[in-house]
Amino acid sequence: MQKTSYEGMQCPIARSLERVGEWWSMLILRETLFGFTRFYELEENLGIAPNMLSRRLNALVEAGMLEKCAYTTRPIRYEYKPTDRARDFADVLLALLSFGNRHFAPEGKSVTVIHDETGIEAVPVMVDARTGIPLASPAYRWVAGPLASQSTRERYATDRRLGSSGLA
Amino acid sequence: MQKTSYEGMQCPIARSLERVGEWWSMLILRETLFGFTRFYELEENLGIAPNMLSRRLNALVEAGMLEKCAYTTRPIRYEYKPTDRARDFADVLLALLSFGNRHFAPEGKSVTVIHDETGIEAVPVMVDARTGIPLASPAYRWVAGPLASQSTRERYATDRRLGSSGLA
DNA sequence: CAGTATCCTGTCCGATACTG
DNA sequence: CAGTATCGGACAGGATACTG
Repeated sequence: MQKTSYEGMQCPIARSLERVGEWWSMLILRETLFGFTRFYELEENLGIAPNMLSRRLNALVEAGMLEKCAYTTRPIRYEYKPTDRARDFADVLLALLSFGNRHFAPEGKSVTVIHDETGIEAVPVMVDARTGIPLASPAYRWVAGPLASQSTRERYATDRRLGSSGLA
Repeated sequence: MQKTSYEGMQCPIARSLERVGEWWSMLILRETLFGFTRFYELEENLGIAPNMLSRRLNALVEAGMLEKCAYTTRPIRYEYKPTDRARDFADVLLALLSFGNRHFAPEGKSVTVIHDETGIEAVPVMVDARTGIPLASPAYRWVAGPLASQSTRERYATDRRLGSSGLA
């Protein structure tokens, strides 16, 4: 996760990773989204060293993912509230959760998402909100816009789809 | 991304990151899903050093994300085909792409996903395939299963939902 | 072309000690 | 409690040279 490796990258995936790609950042974001916003809560829940926590929190504030708010004065104490941008990151966490449950949970799932009313476990999938169709299907194509680099545009000149098994 | 930090972690998100959390791994997976499966293609497309590429490829094979297949003999040459597990990872990449486009694309989006028939840009969202309802909504709850650790179960004893703004 | 071998640097991360 | 300061280790990642 070196600065040099992604500096100037135009790929949106790389850009996302640039801001929140560190290992702890994702887990910190998850905790804050669940309402654990104080230093000691994060420290306890995650078992993270205080210096690392401090560093990551500052980076996340810098990236516009967390907002540093005083929740008490004398002494001054801050909590780290997720911004809209962080809330927007929830889908990434859900995707990772789902993937982990499906593939790296040999002894069973430890955490799942359920429909509150029915209690039935959700089947997470990325879809187009406009059509309801899964994005990882041949009905969807990745395209490079005019702002993409020349090389990127070349690579996306041919059809680039997920979900089509005979792609290669 | 040290081994020590996530060894023995039971959180599915941490588990996912454990296998594919490295910066390059995600981008390599994206390329292979688009059909770029040869060493030189990946080297060119990503601008990655050959030793790093070799290291990451072996790790991804080890993690069951890529399959090493000879595509020619004399001399023996291998390509790295994405497994079903890797295809299952597409949603994570889509989530990262979407997030990056929405929040870290100041000069505009470089790569987007479009509906092939209509050419209309997709609006990616994680939903429950069973109901079509977005998972980052109050209708869904995160719960700890019996296999979660004691501390995890305690943390999820109270309602843990995304999407409810007044959570904290 | 498809890698491997070596060396180097940055930095993530952990452990610990310290301060208001 | 909420951090900061400092130290050290492990490793991702880069650069380069080399082999079949």
